[in-house]
Order: sequence, then structure tokens, then C-alpha cells
Amino acid sequence: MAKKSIALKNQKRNMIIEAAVHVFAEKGFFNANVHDVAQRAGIADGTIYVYFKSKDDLLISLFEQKMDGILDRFSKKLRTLSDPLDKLRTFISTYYQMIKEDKHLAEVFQVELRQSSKFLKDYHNQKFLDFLDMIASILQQGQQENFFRPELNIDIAKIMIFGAIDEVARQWILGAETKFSLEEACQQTSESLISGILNS
Amino acid sequence: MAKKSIALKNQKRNMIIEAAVHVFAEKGFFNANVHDVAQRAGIADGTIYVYFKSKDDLLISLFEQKMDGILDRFSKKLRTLSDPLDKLRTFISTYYQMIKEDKHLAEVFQVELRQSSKFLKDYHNQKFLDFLDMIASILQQGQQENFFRPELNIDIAKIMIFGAIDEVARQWILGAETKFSLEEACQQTSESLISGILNS
Amino acid sequence: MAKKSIALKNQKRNMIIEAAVHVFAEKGFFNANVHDVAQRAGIADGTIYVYFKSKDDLLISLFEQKMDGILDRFSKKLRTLSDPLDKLRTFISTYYQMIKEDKHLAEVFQVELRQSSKFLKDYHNQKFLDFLDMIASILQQGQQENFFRPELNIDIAKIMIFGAIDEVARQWILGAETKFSLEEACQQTSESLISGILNS
Amino acid sequence: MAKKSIALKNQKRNMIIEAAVHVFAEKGFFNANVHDVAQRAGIADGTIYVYFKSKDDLLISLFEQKMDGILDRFSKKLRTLSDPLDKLRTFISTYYQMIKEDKHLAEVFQVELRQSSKFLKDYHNQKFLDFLDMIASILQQGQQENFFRPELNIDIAKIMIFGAIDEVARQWILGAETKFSLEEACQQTSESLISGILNS
DNA sequence: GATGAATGAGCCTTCATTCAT
DNA sequence: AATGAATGAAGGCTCATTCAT
Repeated sequence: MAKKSIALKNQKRNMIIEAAVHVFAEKGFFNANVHDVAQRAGIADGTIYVYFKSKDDLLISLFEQKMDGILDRFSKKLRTLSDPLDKLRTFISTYYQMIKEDKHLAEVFQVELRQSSKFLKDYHNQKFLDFLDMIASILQQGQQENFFRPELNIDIAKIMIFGAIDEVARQWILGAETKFSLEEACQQTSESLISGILNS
Repeated sequence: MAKKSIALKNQKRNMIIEAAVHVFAEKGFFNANVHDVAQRAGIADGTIYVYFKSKDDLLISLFEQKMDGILDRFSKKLRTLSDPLDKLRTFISTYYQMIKEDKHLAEVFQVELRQSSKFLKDYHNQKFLDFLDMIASILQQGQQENFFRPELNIDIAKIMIFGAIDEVARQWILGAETKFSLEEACQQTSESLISGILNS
Repeated sequence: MAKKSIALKNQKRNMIIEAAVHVFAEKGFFNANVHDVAQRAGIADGTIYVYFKSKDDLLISLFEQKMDGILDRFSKKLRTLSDPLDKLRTFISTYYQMIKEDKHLAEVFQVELRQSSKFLKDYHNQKFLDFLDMIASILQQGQQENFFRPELNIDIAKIMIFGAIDEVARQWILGAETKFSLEEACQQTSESLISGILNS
Repeated sequence: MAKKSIALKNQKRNMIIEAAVHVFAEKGFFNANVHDVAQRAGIADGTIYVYFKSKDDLLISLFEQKMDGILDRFSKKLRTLSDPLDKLRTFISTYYQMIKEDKHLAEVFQVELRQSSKFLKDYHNQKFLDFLDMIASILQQGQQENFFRPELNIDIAKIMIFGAIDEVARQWILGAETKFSLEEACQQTSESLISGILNS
């Protein structure tokens, strides 16, 4: 019974998070009301506070929970591969796939996550750093195995790669000026990041 | 007299924008009060509204004005160059230089500009698109002159390049996990974007 | 439970309206703060907005609700009568009685209601027109039954009669220069409106 | 030169008052800005304060000045007449004529003047009482000369008569529900007030 | 006298959060 | 656990008034 109760509790908690993803994506964290989230979740405003300490806590919890899922997903995908180039290509394609599957979540992550450090005091976004380190691991392995240039600064490269694919994804989501498909974006960014843009 | 009056008005307007850059960078647009901006500018709250229609208008005006300066700066820098590779390297180094010179402005741009489309109804950020098109121009010229790969999709590449350098800049500003100098970042991203990360 | 809840809600709504009547009567709508009304009602400022959309809405709701009561009261009083002269005299005496019983409400109505058309966009004061039409009905019946002059323009007369008794009531409330009782006012205005001021 | 200067000063003062009449009539005293008035007068905001102590003072001055003109006008019209009935009919027709000639002024008087006692502390509207007393004088003379009923309470009747014609005028101005001309209104109210509505 | 930029007090309204039911 | 009415602090914005020019 206790187990079931916990499961139910988590279920409602997830419902709220799912509602928050939608509402925050649509209006942005600051323009969205707790009431909006509650309404979308089909519950009363006060109920939010049974599961979360505050509006900020809801956002952070959303990050953490979703990030766990994402880290898990990437981890599983990469585990089966051994070639660093395969890994990098898979990482990139998985990223775009994820964006495609859940635009709302992507919007919340890209926009709100960026400023989390500023408005959420004392929140150190460890999970995001873990995510970046997945790229770093691939690069490190690739460097050790002589795939990637030895003079590559991995701390910079991991950020650069993330920034590149993330910005392309954002512009695709925004839809403005988008004259490309995600598939093409995936192929193009992979190729350019790996081989550069030079015609050699 | 009229000239002087207009100059004075612009001077105060700029003072407010400068104050807003600092305050928005520190607290974020939503957490910052109009009072905070006024205080930093050394004026009364109401004076803000002599120069700007609303808090939103202040942010947009800040974007537009600063973007004009930035576009001008890049335009001048690139004008003297003819080699596409030189142009791209200069573009990237100028970007990092700009970030270094005015961290506050960079923060406002990177964080608040991103979500502008969401919370500022009917604001189409044309100036940002113009900025991206400066990269596109370089790429196009380079492609025509056979420097860059013919199969490169410029609409994607311009975004990718911007995303790459911008994210590296952001992480450098945030300071967290930053184990690199901007000079190194410049050299590394230029090299990787141009020649790729492959060890060939 | 639902019934009780609705009853309680209406009770509090009425409390606020009652407070608003007092405060608006004392200070006038524009000089009165929402805070004043809340304080008089013994609630927090924000609670006003649980029951009313805005300060304007509070005033309009006050009109509508009170007008409903007034229309009902007059309607009941007149229903039992058949003679048009009796009806008119009763209408007038009821008006003065009402004024006497609730000076505050009278002040709000006489002063604020007048300008409602100007400051409350899109508010068409239908209830007031209904009130005037109660006089019109009496006049019409009286005209048909040959009590009142056939050449009487009822659309003008109804307004004239209302204006006459309302202005006397207002001056009585203002107290300035008032050298008469409401009873006398009732008797005098009834007589003058019905028989004129001529000594015939 | 001093005289001329005073004349010029009065001219500008009048310009402001005229602008205020329009603006207050359109928007109501509270919804109208000093800026609106200044703009309509074609002067700077601050100039208002060269001629008037405050926004309230502007309204009061407007009343006083316009009332002087009105009292003068009525006084001149009535001076030539000797018959109390003629006087009363002339009073009423002059009132409607005045309304017709300057709707804006009429609106300001009818709406704003009413509440003056409430929002303008310590303002005793003596001129309005003088106006009412012009009616009282007519009634008194008529009563002494046996034209009007001896039991008529003049303090009540003067208010009643004013209220009657003023309300008809207001409804005519508002235009809503107005199915009559001012000429008809004049004839009807005169007749009804003098002879009553009874069919005798 | 005329100006209009600057002021800052004040107000309506929102909304995250609480708590009695 | 769930509710949603109530709270009250906080904030954007207005505008009558002032004053240096």
C-alpha cells in the first residue's frame, strides 16, 4: 500500500511537472502563473505546494527530473557504441531527436535553464554539467584513440559542440527563418563539427 | 539650442540604457525593478518613462541601440578584409573581444535576448538576424571562392557558428567550470569550426 | 455545502459593496482608494479582486445590485395600487424614503452614477432607464385614463419628474441651505408636479 | 501698458479655461490630465500653473468665471420683464438655450459641479446658490402678486424647478433615449411646472 | 512670462503562498 | 491529501506639480 501510495504521489507530481513544461514553454517562467500550471494540471493552486516548495522549486525539480531522463537516455544510447565518431554522431542525432519529440521541454530548457543561475540563487546546475561531460568523455576517448586532434581543448570543445547544436535546435523551434529540416541540421552540424567547413 | 537639447536628451537616454544593462545583467530582466534601474542611473523612477514607454520598451530599445553599435563595429572590422577565412577568424575574435569588454551587455544579450520572442509580443528581432547574416555573407563568399565546402548549408552553418562561439562565451562569463582564457577559446573555436576536430 | 459556500461568497461580496457605498459616498469614486474600501470591509486589498474584476467593476456591480433592489422595491410598492395619482404620489414618497434610509447610497447614485457614462466606457446604464420607465408607465396609464393632460410628452415628463425629486433629495442630503424636511419636500414636490405652482 | 498686459493675461487665462471646459467635458475632471488641457490650449503644462494654483483651482475658477457670465446673462434677460410668469418661462427657455449653445460647458457643470462639494474641500459653491436664488426671487414675487400658490415652499420649489429642467437638459445632451427637441422640452417643462400634469 | 524635463508620491493590480476546512 | 479563498507585499506606471533655463 505504501508503494502504491508513493506511485500515486509520483504520478501527480509528474502531472504537475508536465503541465509546468507546457506552461513555462508557452509563456516563459516569469510570465506564467502558478495558477496557469495548476489549471493545466487540472488541480487547485494550493495542491502545487503539496508537491513543491515554491514556484522556483517547481522549475528546479522540473530540470532535475527531466535531466535525469535525458542523461539516462543518452547514456543508454552511447553505451552500446565504441567508436568515438559513432558516439559523437549519435549524441548529436539523439539531441535533435529529443528536441523534435518534445518541443515544449526543449524550449523550457533552452530559455529558462540559461538564466537559472541568475534568478535562482544557490542553484548550481550540476546535471547540465554532467551532460556537457558526456561530450567531454567522447572527446577524451577520441583524443586518446587518436581520432581527434591532440591540441583540442576538451573543456572548450564540449561547450562549443553543445552550443552549436543547441542554437541550431533553438532556431528550428522558433521556426523563424528556418529553411531546413532537423535531419539536414543533424547531418550538417555533425559533418561541420567533425570535419570543419573547409573545402580540403 | 535644439541641437544641444537633443544631444542632452540622448545622453540621458544612454545613461538609462547603461544603467539598465548593468541591472538587467545582475538580476535578470524580470527580477530587476524599474526602481533599480532608476537608482543606478541616479534619476527618479518616473524619469524612465520620459524616455521609454515601458519596462519592455526599455529592454527592446537597449537591444536595438546596442545591436546597432555591434553591427557597425563588425561591419567596419570586416570591411577591410577580403579573404573569407580572415573574415571568419576576425568575426570570431571580435565577438570574444566584445564579450570581454562588456560582460554586462553580453549577459543581457545572451540571456534576455533569447527569451525576448516569448515575452515580448510582436517583437521581431531583426537586428539579430542581420547579425547572423553577416556570418552568412562570409560563408557565401567563401563558398563561391571555393574556400568552404560546396555542400555546406549556409543557413544552418551561420547558426551553428554563432551558437558555438556564443555558448563558449557564456560559459566563460558564468565563470563556472571555466578553465580557459578567452584567447584560447578564440583560437580553439576558430580552428575547430574551420578545420573540424578530426585529426587528419 | 455548495449552497452555503455560495451564500457565504455573496455575503462577503455584499460586505464589500456596502463598504464601497460608504467610502465612495464619503470621498467620491476617484478620491477613494481600493485600500480604503478594503479597510472598511475589514479585508485585505487583494480580496476585492477575488470578487470584482477592477475598481470600475466594483462601482458598476454596486449600481447593478442596488438598482435591482430599488427596482424591486418600487415595483412591489406600486403593484398594489391602481390609481395613477396614488401611484405617482407613492413613487415620489418612496423615493424620498429611500434617500432617507440610506444617504450614502443616495450620494453614490446621485453623484457617481451621473458621470458613469463618461468614465466607464461601454457601460450603458440600462437599470436607470428601467427606473425612469416606471415613471413613464404611471404617466401613460394616467394619460389613458384621462388623469393627465393628453398633450403631455411622457418621454420628457418622466425625466422632469425624476430630476425634480432627485435634485431636492440631493440638496437635502448636502444639507447646505436646507431649510426643509424630507416630508415637506415630498408633499411639496408631489403637489407642484401634479397640480403645478399656479394659484388657480 | 499695464492695462494691456492684464488684458493679455486674461486672454490666455480664458484660453486655458476654454480648453479645460472641452477636456473636462469630454473625459471628466478626474480622467482628464493637466497635460490634456495644456495641449488643447496650445501651451506647455507648466504654463497652467502660471495662471492657476492647481488643477482643482482651475476647475473652481472655471466655475466661478462661467457662473459670473451665466448670472449676468440671466440677470439681463429677466431685468426687462415684470410678469413673474414671463420671467419663469424666460428663465427656463434661457436655460435650454444656454445648454444648446455650449454643450461642453453644460456637461462640466452638470457632472462635475455636482460633486464639487465632495472632492473640493472647503469649496462652497456660492454662485450656484445665487443662481437658485434667481428662481427663488421670481417665485417670491409671483407668490406676493398672487400668481403662485401661497402654500408653495419656495426653498423647495426653486430646487425642484432647477432639477427638472437640468435633468431634461442632461438627458438631451447624453443623447441616449432622447426622442425630443430642446424646444419641445422647453415648452413641456414650462407648462408642466407651471400648471402641473393634471388634466383639469 | 513660458517651458517641459524631472520628480516621486500614490494607486491599481497581480500573484506566490498560506491555511482553515 | 486537496482545496481555493484570502492575503499583502511588491511593482509598473501615472500625473500633478516644480523649477532651472
